Amino acid sequence: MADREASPISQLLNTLGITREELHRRSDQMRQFLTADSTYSSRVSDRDSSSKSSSASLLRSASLSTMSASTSARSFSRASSSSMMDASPPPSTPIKSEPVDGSLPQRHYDTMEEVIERQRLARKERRDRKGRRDKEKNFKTPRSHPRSPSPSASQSSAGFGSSLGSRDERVDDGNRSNSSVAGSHEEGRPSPPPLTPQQSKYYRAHTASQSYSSLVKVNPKRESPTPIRPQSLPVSQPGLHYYYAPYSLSTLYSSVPANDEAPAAVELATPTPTRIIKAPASKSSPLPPSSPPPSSPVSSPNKPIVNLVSSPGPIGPLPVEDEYDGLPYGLPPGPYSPNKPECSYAALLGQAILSSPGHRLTLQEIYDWITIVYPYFKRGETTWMNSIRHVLSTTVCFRKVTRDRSLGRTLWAIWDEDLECFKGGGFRKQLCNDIKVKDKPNANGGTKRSRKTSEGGGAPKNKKAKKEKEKEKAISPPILSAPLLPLFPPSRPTPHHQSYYESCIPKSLPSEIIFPPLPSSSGYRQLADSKAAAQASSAVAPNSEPLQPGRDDGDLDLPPSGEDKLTPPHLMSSSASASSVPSFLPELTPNDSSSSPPVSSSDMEVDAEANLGVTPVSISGVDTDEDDGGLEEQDVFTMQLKPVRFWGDSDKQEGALQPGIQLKYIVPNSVLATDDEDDEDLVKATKSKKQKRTKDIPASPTLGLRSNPLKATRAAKNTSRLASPPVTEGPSTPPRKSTFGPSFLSPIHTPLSHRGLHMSPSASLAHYKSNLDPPPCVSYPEKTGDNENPDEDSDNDPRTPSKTRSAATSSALPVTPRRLFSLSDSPFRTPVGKSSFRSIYDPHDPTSLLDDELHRMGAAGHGDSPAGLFGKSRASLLYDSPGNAMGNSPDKWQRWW
DNA sequence: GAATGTTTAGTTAGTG
DNA sequence: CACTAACTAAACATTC
Repeated sequence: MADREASPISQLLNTLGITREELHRRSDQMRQFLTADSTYSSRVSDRDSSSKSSSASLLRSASLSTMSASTSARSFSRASSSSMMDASPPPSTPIKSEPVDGSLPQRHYDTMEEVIERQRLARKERRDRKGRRDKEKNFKTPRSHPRSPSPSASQSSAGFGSSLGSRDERVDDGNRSNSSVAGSHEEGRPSPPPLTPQQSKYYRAHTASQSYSSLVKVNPKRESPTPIRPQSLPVSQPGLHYYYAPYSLSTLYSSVPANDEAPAAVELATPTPTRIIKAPASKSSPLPPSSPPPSSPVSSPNKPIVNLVSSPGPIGPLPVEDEYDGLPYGLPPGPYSPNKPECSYAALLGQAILSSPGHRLTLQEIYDWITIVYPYFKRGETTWMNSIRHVLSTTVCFRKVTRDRSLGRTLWAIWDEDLECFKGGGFRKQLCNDIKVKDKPNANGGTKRSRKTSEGGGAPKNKKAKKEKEKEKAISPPILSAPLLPLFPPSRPTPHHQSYYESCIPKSLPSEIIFPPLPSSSGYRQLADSKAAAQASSAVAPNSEPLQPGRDDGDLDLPPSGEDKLTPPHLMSSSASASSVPSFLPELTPNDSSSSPPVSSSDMEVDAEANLGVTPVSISGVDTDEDDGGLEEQDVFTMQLKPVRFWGDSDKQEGALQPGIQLKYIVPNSVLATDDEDDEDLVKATKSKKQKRTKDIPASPTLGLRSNPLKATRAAKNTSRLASPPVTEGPSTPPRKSTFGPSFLSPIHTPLSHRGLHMSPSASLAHYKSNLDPPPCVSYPEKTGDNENPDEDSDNDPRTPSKTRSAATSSALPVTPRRLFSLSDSPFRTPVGKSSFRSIYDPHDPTSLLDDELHRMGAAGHGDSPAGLFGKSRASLLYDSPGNAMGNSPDKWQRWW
């Protein structure tokens, strides 16, 4: 390549009679142009990768040669990066290179023109497609069952796919196609044909009908919530959109790791940037009736971004936030496919919950999220809603967090410990700590009903044991964990939002990994951690980079963080999400293993801009992961925060990455590996209140257990629906326990923490679910150790509100156990109210400290924020920030992601 | 009464 | 064929 680049470029330029400067200029123009027409761009990117590639290649080459990374370069950079990636990864679009070589001379101009034409075509196609889709939708009625796995998936793809045509298509395809290579995981289930009729059986008529109608509008009921997919765009956009989140996540993780396909790495990045907005705690869906939100995300400014080519220049504004204001969760970018997601309900729940900064949402919010992101599900439909509730109730990983009534209904949270279960946007029970535990003890074989099983199996005693263990762990956590763990739990409000990815970060990973990725949120945590981490890191990994300040910085960067402090969580969240790039970084987190492509987190650099959120952010990183199939090389990823793509596809899509934010990170191989640890404990007990159960706690929290391979496989399969079985990840365990980790704050916790003690109305069910565990420990500083019984604890606690029970529950605080910790933190820190939470924080909290710093930094200018970190890498990377639109979308998801 | 949550029962499908 | 996972349905209970 080098050869080409150097000479060819100059040749081309000469031929064209253009100077580099001009070239840049032109590229900028192009970009803008494209940006304007997002759809077009997206399409172009997808489809015409060739064209794009050609243009890009030119630019790229130019940029490379020049090294000038002017903004113009960005787009290119993306391309280039992709190209690079491509090289490694098979799948990546072949196209790129070709164009360049082939038609060099002529094309130059052509490219622009072509692009334009393409745009036109794209638009037309879009329109056409739209029309088709609508029609199709009508026809399609029943969706395949989610479960029915494959079929549905395919369906989506198929349905649209066909129409869409573009390779992007759904993630599924994406996976396959993209990673076509990869397909390994999913391949198993190729995407089947789109809808399976049979399934209809399960689905009620209404479902079908609704689906159709969905486009139109949602349901009567209140929910404004779902605005329905925002855009029809989706349609137009070929593949990309469609599966955003789920796929993306899954894809990313799963595919990546498994496959070597380098692309995966890229994908990771993509995780969606969700924007998080924070909503108040309100129960009801925050969504405005108008529900711009949905659309906005996608459609709005950014969407276009999607691709490519153009990068985004300056997209600037983040309109989004406004639109979404109030949303307590982040939404993945991109158009939302109306097709039924392949993911299981549990996966959807995980995506939804993890999209929130605090990793917790009310049922209502969950519904909203789902309806927005997966227009397939309409409000008012009983089936899926019932199923959702069912899953929430029966799945151990979904912890019920009771809170003051005044605050609203209970929150459903995912603890950090369980993040692994949701890696990749999918859901794997096996990874659930509780389940793991169970398995060991009872050997129940993780069953579905975790809860039940748990109940049955677990003995209450375990709780104590667990707690103790937890304590112990906290005390002597492995180094590994330390860094990763988020120290501070984000309260709900917290913006960080590190996606669960962050949380997922392998403990083992040295700080490096940790770093930047965790954006803001992480930042906090990390800060806290950082200290510890530093130690750890030093100890642990020499890896690539020692904890450099830089990294840390990165963490710190978290622009948002500053915000956090200042702003109320919600605000923060939104802003944060949006603005803070970092937040999304987390997603990147690689998990361990291979799979998690996300890896990323590690050395990522984030553009200052990105951090700011304002401008497009690009983050670039290089991944060295093993994941990729052992790519020893470093892979460069770009992540877009916002852009549409989902998570998944990215691979090929460079385009996908494109824009928004590109992240590059490098992850040392070494880093990736992690072990698990699971431990965790917690247990939840289910409670059935009255009846049966006592809650059981899994006996041994011990770590090791993780899923059995067998199970894993199965799980993978099962989960597959999601698409990707994240499998590999095993290693990455979430931080949970990290030593420090214990940070209390895991997002999860937060809520509870906020609440502090009070909360729980009924101790029973909710209580257990939510509390089960550790929380108690955490909650009380002193007690932390003790509380075996939450209830008791509560009683003991003076603090506890009057209600004994409730108190107990409160004690139970959902917080993840790990947090415990310590020392530092006062349990209290958690904010009470969403809004207020901050106030509550302890001064001592690292979080606070971080915030302050962030603030300062922010004030100064994001620019650098973390910058330091990135600066270096970036340069090396060549990336420019894309400016893409999304710039901000900080969120990311977390995720999802 | 509606929204939530919890449970139980039954179906389908994949896997060993 | 047995298991298990994922879903669907529905009955019940609780809360607002």
